[in-house]
Amino acid sequence: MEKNEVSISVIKRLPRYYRFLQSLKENGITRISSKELALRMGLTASQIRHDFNCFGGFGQQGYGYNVPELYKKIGEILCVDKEIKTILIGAGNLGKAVASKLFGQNSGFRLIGIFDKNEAICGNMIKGIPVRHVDKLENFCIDNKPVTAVICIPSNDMKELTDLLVKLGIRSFWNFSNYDIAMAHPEVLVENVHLSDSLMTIGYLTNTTDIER
Amino acid sequence: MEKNEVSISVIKRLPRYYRFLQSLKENGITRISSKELALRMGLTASQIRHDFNCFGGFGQQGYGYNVPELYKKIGEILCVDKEIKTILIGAGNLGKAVASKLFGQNSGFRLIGIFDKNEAICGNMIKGIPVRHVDKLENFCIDNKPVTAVICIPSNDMKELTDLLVKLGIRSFWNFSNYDIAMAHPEVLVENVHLSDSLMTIGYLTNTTDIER
DNA sequence: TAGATTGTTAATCGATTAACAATC
DNA sequence: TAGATTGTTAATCGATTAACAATC
Repeated sequence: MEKNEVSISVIKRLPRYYRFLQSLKENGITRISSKELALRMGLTASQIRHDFNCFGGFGQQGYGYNVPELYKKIGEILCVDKEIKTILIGAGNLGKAVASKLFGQNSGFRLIGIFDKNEAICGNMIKGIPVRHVDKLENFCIDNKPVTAVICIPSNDMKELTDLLVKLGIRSFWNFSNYDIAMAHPEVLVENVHLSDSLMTIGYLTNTTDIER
Repeated sequence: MEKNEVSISVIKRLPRYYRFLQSLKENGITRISSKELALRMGLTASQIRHDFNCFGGFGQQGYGYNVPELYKKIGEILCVDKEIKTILIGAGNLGKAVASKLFGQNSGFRLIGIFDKNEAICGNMIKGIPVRHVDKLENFCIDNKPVTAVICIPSNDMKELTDLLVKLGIRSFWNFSNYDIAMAHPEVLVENVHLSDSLMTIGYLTNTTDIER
């Protein structure tokens, strides 16, 4: 059976489907139609069927979709039960907030090391993991072979750091800095979270949209 | 002169243009062509000209774009010099990290109040602003009339909170929770930052993409 | 002037939506 | 069986890219 190609826009919708199905499941709902799901999620039924169909048919004509089964399947597609070895660079407020996302069941990642250049906080424990000085990064990576790096530091030192991390075998980045890793290293995967861009967007919309108060 | 309509995808690119132009300006570059900018940003020259043209012509045939001027114009479009009165709900690690984004020159916002339900941290100062108990939220809003709320708490209490905030006149949200504010209140503006969705996306890509190590 | 580069329209591409036959 | 709803193809819509006349 020929499937629709999986585009990045479909992939970006999967986590939201996953969250929604989880809450349906928690509420004891065992069955849902694309029409009903569309209504609840603010999408079209057509898009939902189209999206799910990229990965093979999960539904049953005349019935709809089985919620726990669909939830499980999407979890498998997203590889939530994997534990990708991950390091965190930057143990400030943002780093600490982000670290907690890497725990919880089914995050898909396992945090194995935390690094910071601030001597004063080295040795501190975050979620049971000690903050190490960035000087230790190279040997740590050689020994432990992390796959993903989470970047929670300003852009200043990013060039040297990223070059090093890529050389040490890191192949994907969850990047909170404004440094353009993908441009410098097209061979690795990068998911950017540009908080300041997001803030500017809501600023623009707030200023330009007329909403009565 | 008839302009291209300003679509959300164009708006979402503006902050990145702004950042890029800022760094060009800081490096003393006063002039750039769409071709050169495209090369540096990984876009097409055509798209850049098309984007800028939505807001009127900023360039000059045969010359290109004046960097400081273009930077200034985009800043104006993004209203970075406005100071939208803003409150922050949730003073944990994420709240503290996000609060710092609201400062710095040209964020477009002015943080006027911070709220948390944890009594233990009420009274603490963050960037010179005291953390207040959420019980004080209603009176504070009546007195100070904030326009935007930044949401850095889990989704549990979000329904009551959002209903209250909308009732109190908040008309835009920078939302870090998974609660779907836009679905509950279609009349307000919402910019979502779904960190767990972003993490799942990079997880999926890392697991499914073959990159040699 | 000649060369360069924009502004702008037309063509292409891809994503979303509509439609409906298949089938539970 | 009849009704419901999927899977899947075709139509539509919108965004990106290409092309080129305008003009600095």
